[in-house]
Amino acid sequence: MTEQARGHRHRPPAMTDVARLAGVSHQTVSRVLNDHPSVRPDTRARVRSAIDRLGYRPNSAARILVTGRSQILGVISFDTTLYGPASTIYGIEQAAREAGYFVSIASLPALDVESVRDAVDRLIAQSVAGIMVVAPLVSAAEAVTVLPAHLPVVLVQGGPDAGAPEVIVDHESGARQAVEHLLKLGHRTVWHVSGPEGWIESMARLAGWQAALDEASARVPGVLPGDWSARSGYLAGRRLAKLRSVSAVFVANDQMSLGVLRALHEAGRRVPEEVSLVGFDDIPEAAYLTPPLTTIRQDFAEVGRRSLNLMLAQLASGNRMDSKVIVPAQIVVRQSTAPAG
Amino acid sequence: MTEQARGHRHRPPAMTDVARLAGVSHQTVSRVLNDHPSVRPDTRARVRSAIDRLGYRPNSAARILVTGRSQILGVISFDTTLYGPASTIYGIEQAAREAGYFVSIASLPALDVESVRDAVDRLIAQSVAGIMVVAPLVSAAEAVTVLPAHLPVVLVQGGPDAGAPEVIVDHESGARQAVEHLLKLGHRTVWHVSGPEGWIESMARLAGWQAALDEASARVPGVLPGDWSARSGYLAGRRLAKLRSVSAVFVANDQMSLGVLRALHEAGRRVPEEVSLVGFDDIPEAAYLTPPLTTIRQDFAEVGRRSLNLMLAQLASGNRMDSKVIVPAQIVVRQSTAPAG
DNA sequence: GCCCGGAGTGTTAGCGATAACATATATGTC
DNA sequence: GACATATATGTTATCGCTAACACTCCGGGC
Repeated sequence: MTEQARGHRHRPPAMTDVARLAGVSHQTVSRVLNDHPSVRPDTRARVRSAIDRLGYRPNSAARILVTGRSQILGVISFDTTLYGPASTIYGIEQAAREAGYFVSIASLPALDVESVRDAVDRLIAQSVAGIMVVAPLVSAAEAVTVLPAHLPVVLVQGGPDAGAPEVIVDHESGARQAVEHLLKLGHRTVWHVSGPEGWIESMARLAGWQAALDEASARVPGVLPGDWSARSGYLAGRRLAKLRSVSAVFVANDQMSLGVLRALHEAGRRVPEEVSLVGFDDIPEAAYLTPPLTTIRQDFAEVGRRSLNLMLAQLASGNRMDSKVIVPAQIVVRQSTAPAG
Repeated sequence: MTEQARGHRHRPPAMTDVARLAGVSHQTVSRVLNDHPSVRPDTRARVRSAIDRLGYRPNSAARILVTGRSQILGVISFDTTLYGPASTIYGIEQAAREAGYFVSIASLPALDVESVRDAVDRLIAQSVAGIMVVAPLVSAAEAVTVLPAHLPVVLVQGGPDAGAPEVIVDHESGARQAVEHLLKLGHRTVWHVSGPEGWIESMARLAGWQAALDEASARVPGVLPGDWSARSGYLAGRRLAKLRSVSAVFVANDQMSLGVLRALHEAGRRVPEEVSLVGFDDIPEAAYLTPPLTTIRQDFAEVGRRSLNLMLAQLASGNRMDSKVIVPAQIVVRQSTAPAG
């Protein structure tokens, strides 16, 4: 049991306490902690043992004050209850822990520039070492313009030409795969239930869908707008069910697909016999829907890890680079798609 | 545009810079920032305007160093990709922002005491003002034993008699409601697909299920263990489908219910005509499953808000209280349950 | 007129770490 | 053996803030 745990002292042990016990100066303790080479092995051992005995933990506030840099990474996010952002942030957090960084979350109460500016300010006041923006919104790209130039940033699912390092999933390619898969099955065209306006993913998936239809010279039907929720998918599904010509639908995420499935089922339109359906994300539930959902898989955790690596690279190099990492999306064919009847 | 934004100086403005511009001492600036009463209104105004003009932001590291307390709350969590924890943390974060606190996340890489201890240590090194444990695991209750006695804690979904303030959902009552609903529909007994071992929610829901059956003198069938995932629900569902006597099932969460639904459908057992199903959580998708799922609603965001309030109360009072907030759970009847045929 | 107390402000001393410089003590070169 | 050169350690200043105390006014009670 450590001294601290015994509770003999009110003040937690500081570096000087360790130094006194080890019979060295506090600076030597500092050197041991920071792996400075010029410390004799036996001195190092003595300091280490004093640290253990006292249960000493460096005071990060003091370190931040003098160095000006913390081991904290700020994460700006919008809605962390959504599966995608939640998984990505989880990936970031895990990779950050391994790299010795903390993650401080700042979620946006609204989607305006003011909120972004406020979140950035709050994080800067915490002396974060860098900021990661996990708000896949067009407006979030503005965060970059609000940031001090020297502060490392990574845009996770950032927009096109955001002017900052970013990690993006190839939504457009994913959407194309969905459409091409459906066209190959003989469907004349593919309808689309989109994500909400302002989201980068919505736009990229929409663009991919449209491009794929154009290339195949297929008719481009009107878009049914959704908001990522199962409920909005259900509403879109009800409209689709009434249109007898609909034989294939590409839905911008799996939750909405679930709602579409429900609506089609209610209307007596069988999937995949009458209507084929492709979702996006491959959430863990997708394989267990009725019928199991053909969808576009993206690896959210990988996005998180890569984003963190990009951040670490910037922190190490000291300057903001302009790289762009693209994470692939891959179709997973299940039973919600079938040849056109 | 502020001085800082113009980038004239390398060092961001400090309190002394503000003081110089306002023609006062840095201490007066400090008084203004901390709303100390004895500052003349005109002095206060002068300081405020200097702060604005310089774009001054107090350095939190310096403040933490001298006060020993930060405006950071540590949140220990296990798997933040699960809907429940993600929503709860979101609720915490939003309430924390409104109260002027930051949230720093420390997720556990594993479920052992070592990980908990490490997470706690990491948060303490950050000088967090308090720790909230959003890891509804029996082992997480041990976090309390690892904590310094003076540090405020809130256990979110903590175990029974954890010896710390906690906010819990009344899982047991929720489970009883599920079982009673099914028994009232004429089912002779109710099967149960449980959550993973070690989770407090699993145990409480299991206990409620068993108690309700006991009270009704109904036979208590063997438990089918799951792990919260749709996949595990599917596997349990396959086993249930083979047992012709099964007419009612209470599943410990909605994701697993989805898997059970899939398995029953595959086996040709109709829900709710042949088998009634009740889930738990009321995730946003529950109402759009086929059939819409009868489930037990709990308000995760409310749990987060209440937890934060409990934390704030402790921070204000200065000592660890021993309150226990219970958030109700309420059955939502949809179409996955029907009278026993 | 004197003393007291409070309002308003300034001065000084830390908080606990790192950085920069200073000081020993070994190591090698000629 | 003298001197430059590493290696290993100590000393001092500093980061930006708050706490504690000191000081100056000013009005009221005697």
